[in-house]
Amino acid sequence: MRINPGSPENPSRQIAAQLRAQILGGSYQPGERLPSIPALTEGYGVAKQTVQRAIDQLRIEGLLVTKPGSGTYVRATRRRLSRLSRGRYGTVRGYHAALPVRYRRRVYFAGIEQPSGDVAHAFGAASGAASGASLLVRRHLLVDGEQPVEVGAAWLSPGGIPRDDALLRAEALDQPLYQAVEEATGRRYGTAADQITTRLATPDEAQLLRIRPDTPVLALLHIARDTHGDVIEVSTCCWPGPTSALTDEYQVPGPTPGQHGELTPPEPGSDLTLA
Amino acid sequence: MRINPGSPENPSRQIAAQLRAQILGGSYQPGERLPSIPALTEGYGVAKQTVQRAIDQLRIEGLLVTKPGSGTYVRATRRRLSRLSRGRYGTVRGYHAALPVRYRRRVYFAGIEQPSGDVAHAFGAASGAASGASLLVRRHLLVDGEQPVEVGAAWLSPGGIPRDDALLRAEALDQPLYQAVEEATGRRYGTAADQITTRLATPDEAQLLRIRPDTPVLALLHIARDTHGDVIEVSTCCWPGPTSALTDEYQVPGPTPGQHGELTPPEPGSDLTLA
DNA sequence: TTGCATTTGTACGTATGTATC
DNA sequence: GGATACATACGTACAAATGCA
Repeated sequence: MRINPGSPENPSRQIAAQLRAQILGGSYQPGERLPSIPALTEGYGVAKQTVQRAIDQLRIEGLLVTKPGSGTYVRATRRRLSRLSRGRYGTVRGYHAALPVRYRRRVYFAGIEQPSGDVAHAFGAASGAASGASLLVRRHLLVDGEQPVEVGAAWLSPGGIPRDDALLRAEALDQPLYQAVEEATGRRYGTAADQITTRLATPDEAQLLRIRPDTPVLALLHIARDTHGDVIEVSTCCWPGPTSALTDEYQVPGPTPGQHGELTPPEPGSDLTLA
Repeated sequence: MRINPGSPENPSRQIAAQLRAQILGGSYQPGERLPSIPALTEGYGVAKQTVQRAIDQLRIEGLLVTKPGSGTYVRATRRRLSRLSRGRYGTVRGYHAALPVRYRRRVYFAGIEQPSGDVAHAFGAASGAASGASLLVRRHLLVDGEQPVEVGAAWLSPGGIPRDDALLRAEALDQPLYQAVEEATGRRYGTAADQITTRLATPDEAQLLRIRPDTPVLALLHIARDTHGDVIEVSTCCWPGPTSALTDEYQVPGPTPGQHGELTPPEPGSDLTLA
């Protein structure tokens, strides 16, 4: 509980490092309350804002949860695993893994909207159509008990979908989305591409996920094309960054060349060749 | 260039939002210099630290680069795309996409080290061996011109690797890593699993990638097992978060069941079913 | 219910250090 | 060396949320 003024590290970083080590080392158990910021301030002999800065860092890292008026608490550090989009199509067509029962999926909106930014670009880039087109969007939330853990939206071209179709109702489907889309439109899914990145949560996402608006999220952009190469669906999905991880499991191709589902390389960029 | 004191948003967030909109809207071009912080401070009529807070936010988001003594500059917003691990094994065994010429891969270390945390757990969890075992590690850096864009490490069990093998030299291999490992050990790669998350850069990573230590990175943990199910390689890789994205492209399984490389579901967690 | 003390969150003004030009 | 610009810290002040008497 002491900072070293001669160190090249800032006092706030030194304090953050010490608290981090104590949390990860088990000195503070998950759910336990840390000393208050004024108490830490006195303990380290620094200004209050210096401690506050360290706390801010650890909160962004996901180690701490701060409750104004109450205190600063250690968060449960276990990471929540989600499967990559590839998994949603299953091993063979039609198979689809069931969710554990404690998860509830809520489709809280279904209707026509103007897509923004990435989604419009994903639709417009391939189809060449007017980028201002309105699309059918289905917004969903995945809840674990009380805690929202995933928020997403699926964007579809409304053309060819019957007016009374289940896709237009704000209810969970009784089958995977892509099967419902295939049934409604008669088009077939052919290929898909995922793009994963990290960014800060938008105000909407922060509110839905009940996280602070300046915390990072893992964001996925999923683009599915039909057998003619036309975009049939664009989906976005995001998770609280520091407490989530995406997983992908697969077989390494055998010596005999076989269909393995790889397509042409993406944009100019680096390859992941861990040599 | 005005803040609204009656708004529920903080002044610093209001300023960040305005600057963000101006940058994304094109009012400030990439590479262009923003007004200095004292100038913005006077323009908004707030304290200097309030503007500094907004600048900090935008820097973490990757929109700005700040150079002490020089100024605040708009960063090129284009995202760099990297392929997921799946791509490294190619469509069929032996095929491997070449890197664009402007990328240089530097293997800056190869030797025996004690793995830490995630890596040891990945090795130990499956093999059940002592978690304190030393491993062969190959550390690499991918450089685009002057800018490092990827830093990673491959961890291998040193047993069964000849003393004069290329894997022990700190040089880039002339073939994909997994092929070299198979040749050196006689073991065959069977399955692999990736895990993607976001976290803050470690001091080492920040220095290698030339980013600030408090910026988020995309981190990948790659676990490869041989045909007997034993862990044969664990690799880590990380990219500057806000300026990178990972891509994965694949075919949706056809109606006839065929080998597609999916394995059993991972841990308890949510499925990515964008219904 | 009311009132008060505690705690977090943010801002202000000032000061100092360091890097760049 | 001097001016400029970013980075951090200090001390103070106030608002909002919480919890308790």
